[in-house]
Amino acid sequence: MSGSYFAERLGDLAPLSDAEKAALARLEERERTLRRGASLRRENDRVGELFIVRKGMLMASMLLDDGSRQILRFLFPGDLIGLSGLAYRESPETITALSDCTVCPFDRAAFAELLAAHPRLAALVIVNSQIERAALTDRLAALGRTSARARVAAVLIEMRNRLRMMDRSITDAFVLGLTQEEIGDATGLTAVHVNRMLRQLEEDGLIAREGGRVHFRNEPALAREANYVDRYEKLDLSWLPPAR
Amino acid sequence: MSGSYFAERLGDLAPLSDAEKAALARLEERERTLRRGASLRRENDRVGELFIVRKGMLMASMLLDDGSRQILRFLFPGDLIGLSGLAYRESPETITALSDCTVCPFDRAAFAELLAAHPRLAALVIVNSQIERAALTDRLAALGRTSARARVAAVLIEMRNRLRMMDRSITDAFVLGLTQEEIGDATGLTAVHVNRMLRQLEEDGLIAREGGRVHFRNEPALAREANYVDRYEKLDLSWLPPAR
DNA sequence: CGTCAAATTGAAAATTATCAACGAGAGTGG
DNA sequence: CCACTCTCGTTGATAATTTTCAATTTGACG
Repeated sequence: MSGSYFAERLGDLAPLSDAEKAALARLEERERTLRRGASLRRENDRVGELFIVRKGMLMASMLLDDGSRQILRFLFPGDLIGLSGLAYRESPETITALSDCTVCPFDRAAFAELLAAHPRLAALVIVNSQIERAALTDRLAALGRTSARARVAAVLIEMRNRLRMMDRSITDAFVLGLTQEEIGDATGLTAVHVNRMLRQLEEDGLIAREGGRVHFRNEPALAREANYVDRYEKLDLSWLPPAR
Repeated sequence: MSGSYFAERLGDLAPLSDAEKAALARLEERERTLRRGASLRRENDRVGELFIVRKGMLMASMLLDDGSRQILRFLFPGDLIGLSGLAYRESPETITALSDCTVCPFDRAAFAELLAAHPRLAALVIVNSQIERAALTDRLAALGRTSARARVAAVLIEMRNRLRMMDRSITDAFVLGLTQEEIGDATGLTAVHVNRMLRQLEEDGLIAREGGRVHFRNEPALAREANYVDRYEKLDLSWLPPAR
């Protein structure tokens, strides 16, 4: 019972030593709560802290000159926020709570020390960031080369899978927790068009909706349309030395 | 005269010790040449090696089910290829030479050893991958939320800046080295529409073209339209311990 | 000279955005 | 409990952007 969500995430990649678990646990000693809609960090804010998500859902987004918004990524418990703070003085993205949230803030310097003291954890942090990178490139390809309908389907599947990682009881029905405007900001569409695409998916028998709940009625077809690839699978960490 | 391009890249971020330089140089002991159009690696290929670009230009792309292609990133000398190979058994992306190229292959295990032996280099690798990540999110926002014209302008500026990193004599005129189809695959547009956008930029006096050469005639306006942010600037590595 | 990839152009079609309006439901203050 | 306001979802009509299709044209090169 380390209580460390980040250790759990990295531990899914490779077994951790007690010393490593203890080091990770120190990152989550403090807590901070956020209400839905609150911003943890705004674009161009000075960065000094990183965070690990403990509870709830957040998003990373960028604001464009014309006022439109692009959601880059959804953040769930165990996710690391602000790794870009290791490189930049100012945050390249805005982090906003999509539900009431708890996050664990820790200092950039503390994280740097941890990386230096535990090279194997540094390697796992690199691996973890590569998984995120793969998810980012999938989204990129979706925005560039797939239809509105496919992009909306992809968001539905992605959200279900991420929610399922925390709660295995979720199978084909779940509470989405996003407004249609937010889906639009993630997929590069207008809220109006997202609405039409959801309706279309429903009329075609791929999903059902009631309130905020989504029900997958034909998941294989949905996954096919969405070009979906699970980036938390097919990992290969055989090169990693065993924990000491 | 380390001759190591990757050491030069990381050395731009922070001064390196001789031991660190020597370790990085060992990654570039072998060489491999590629002709334009050749694939260094295909999607779903088994990965075992990583590469550092020494000469020429390559691209990372994904192929979608319908046969369309999305270019994720352009690769220039000093760039590290295949960091995702640390996480995955199979490559999530295809790497193709856009010009005749030289790359330096090295084994995943050798890289893992280097990270373990030089924690400070591991930190710099993380920083370097965060810079790439920021560039990726910029492209994502561009695809999701900007016009075709803005996306084409962004590719022009990005290419000029990357070329300029290698050759400071390049200012406002350069050989693009991409077909209009390739620009389309990077921007999520058809070659036909890329052509129209280039023409429009030319007619509006923002650029001039002759053969494969592009000339910026109004760079501020071009940068404004493209929403351009230089992700190799505004870095802050003050948390990094000094080289030993 | 012939060939082939790449660039160019016009016309029509498809996709997606914009604008405008309305309805349902959740809070809120009186 | 009742208006009132707000956000969110829904729908229709119209406009803008981008794609598709179909020719040409151009330039490099064997």
